[in-house]
Amino acid sequence: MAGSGTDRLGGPTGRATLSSVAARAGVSPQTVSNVLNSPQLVRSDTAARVRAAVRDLGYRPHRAARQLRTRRSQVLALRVEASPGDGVFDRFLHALTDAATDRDYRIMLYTAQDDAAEIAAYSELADRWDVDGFVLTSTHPGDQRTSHLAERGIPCVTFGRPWDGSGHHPWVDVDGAAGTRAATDHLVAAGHRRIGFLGWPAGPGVGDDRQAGWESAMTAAGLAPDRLARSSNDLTQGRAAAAELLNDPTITALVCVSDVLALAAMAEIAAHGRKVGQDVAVVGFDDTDVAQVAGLSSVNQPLAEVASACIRLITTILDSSAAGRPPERVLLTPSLVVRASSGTR
Amino acid sequence: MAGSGTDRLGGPTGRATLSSVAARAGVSPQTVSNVLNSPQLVRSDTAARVRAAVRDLGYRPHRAARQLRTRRSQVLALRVEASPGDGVFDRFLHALTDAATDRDYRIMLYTAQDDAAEIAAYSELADRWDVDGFVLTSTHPGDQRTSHLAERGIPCVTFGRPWDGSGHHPWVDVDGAAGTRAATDHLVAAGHRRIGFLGWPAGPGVGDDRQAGWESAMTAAGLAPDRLARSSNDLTQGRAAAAELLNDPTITALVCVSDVLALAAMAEIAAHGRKVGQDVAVVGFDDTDVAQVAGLSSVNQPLAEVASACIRLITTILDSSAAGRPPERVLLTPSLVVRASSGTR
DNA sequence: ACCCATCATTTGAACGATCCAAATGTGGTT
DNA sequence: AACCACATTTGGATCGTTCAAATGATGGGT
Repeated sequence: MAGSGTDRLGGPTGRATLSSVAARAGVSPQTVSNVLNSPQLVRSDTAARVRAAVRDLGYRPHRAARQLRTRRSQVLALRVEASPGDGVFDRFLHALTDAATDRDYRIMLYTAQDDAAEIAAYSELADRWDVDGFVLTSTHPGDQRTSHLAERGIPCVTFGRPWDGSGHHPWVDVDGAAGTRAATDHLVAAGHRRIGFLGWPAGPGVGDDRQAGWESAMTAAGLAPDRLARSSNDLTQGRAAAAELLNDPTITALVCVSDVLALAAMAEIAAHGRKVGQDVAVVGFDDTDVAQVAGLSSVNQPLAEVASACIRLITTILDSSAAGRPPERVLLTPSLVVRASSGTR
Repeated sequence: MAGSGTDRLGGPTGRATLSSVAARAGVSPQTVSNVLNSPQLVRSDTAARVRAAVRDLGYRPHRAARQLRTRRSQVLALRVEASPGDGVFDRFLHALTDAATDRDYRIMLYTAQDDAAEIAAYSELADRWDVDGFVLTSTHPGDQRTSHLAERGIPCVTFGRPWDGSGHHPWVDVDGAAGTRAATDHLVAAGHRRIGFLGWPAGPGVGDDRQAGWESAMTAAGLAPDRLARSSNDLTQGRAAAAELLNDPTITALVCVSDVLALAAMAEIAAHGRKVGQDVAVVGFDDTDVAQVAGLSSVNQPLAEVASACIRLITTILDSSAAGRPPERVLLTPSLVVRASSGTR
């Protein structure tokens, strides 16, 4: 309909500006700006005329110019880690980019060797690149990153709770305990009574949280949460820890703190000449690609919801200057995906 | 030494600017700019004085202001895909961000449902966000994205060859044929004679390329590349295809086009009551986390080199206005990582 | 002493948008 | 008719940087 035919996107001088739109609509540049940013100030017929000109010329505000004046870049920074991670970063990244785009923000990436290097990078990113805020992942006990950002007055959200309770920033997290509780309940419902837990080394954080879910579900079912082994998150150690548990032949099911350890358990079960899913049920955590490929039941984190909550929280801080209110917190519940490794057949 | 004590990073008015540095050094703002951008124009003692002022004040150029003037953002855009992908995107992303940072560029993300949506997003990204260039991944036959970018005069590099030969843009790719050739050679050296190939549906692109490597290595070893099955990249279909090959009991080794299909093969081998690595050797492709966890030999892509080559190629185009020369092409050789699935024991 | 060439440095004007304050138009009230 | 309140519109000034052209300093050569 409108503007059929030639596309004036790239006029003689290049692209449309506020002034060129103003000239075409017969108003001042400021009025055009008002139409776009403060429509309530402009009479509706003028606004309509201006909007028509905007459409005709294919005008898009030039972000660098706006940024120079307003000191807002509409850019959020996110660190990409080198370590293998838990295998869900891809999905989180996609969801985060989508959610940011919905609110007219973009995600910009940076890397850092460790927390110290990351903290050192903050002022560079904020000063030079005018990053408006940070989305931090992988929070851990003793995490100093948020306090450094707070000192500099740079807003942030974390995906992950502040595990030492000190945090005074908005965060979004997934209730790991609820996830392992669901996994345990599922196994109990399937008739299992001796259910072991394959966890990470003890310490406050994600690992303990997930273990607590297993414990509470066992206790609630009148069972003793006493079969427990720990391992770092790799296959070799994981198999050794799983072997420990499997030495007890009465154990018929394992709840694992991660998919990697669940796979270790599956391998060890097979090595013991028993069948995964039939003789011993296994449930993992994170629902990674690996789990899908291996037919492993696993606890799935609602990453799209996490991402959109992260964006909602930080853009709320950025867009309204609502500095007074206490930081918002969001705790989401994961869901169990049942596959062959814990199939009832 | 220099600037010990108080850090003037955040002076009374905020941050240091070109003018504040100039005032401190007793020169004009333009001279400061020249010291930083065209040092040969400035007498060395003046330059030294200016550089000292820069250090003292902790001056960092304001990117938005520079961008407004130069029409350069120092930002490259990269699409994050929704689909599960091949499991190497994380690593590529990290390497790409690192490589970009080395040359003072940053990576900004966007998403798109499909190629058409991606093409539609280009002008928005280039106009509004002033993206300097694009890094495209997942090239495929009939890919129209590069030609659309070329029409708009936006530079790009692709990770992946133009599979229909039409491409007239710089690209970086990994020699898939060389990878499967290495895998096949390794199996031949281990004494295998009947080596099957588990591939993707036929068609120009990555799949055919990897298949060609197996064929050429077999032929070179005087063996017939005649045991071949195809499947889409998922576990269920993959197991069926693997079963086809395993019906021939003389086959003792499988080269697979991807880690997912290799895992399918491993599962099927186990289901046939045979032992992976002992009775039947398996090699995958991409060396994903899955492969590491499963003890699967796999072909590893040199993603750090790919990433830095991508950045080198596109920054060369952007920084020098060397538009005349033909687009550069880089083909890198992957390396085989041997694990238990093809162990000689 | 003069003039010109050469280099180093400074000045003035953009880039495109938004902020602030001031100027215009509109209507109602006295 | 003069006035005021209010809605709408406009004119600089400004953000920090770079580009183009103008100025100042220096040093021969004649």
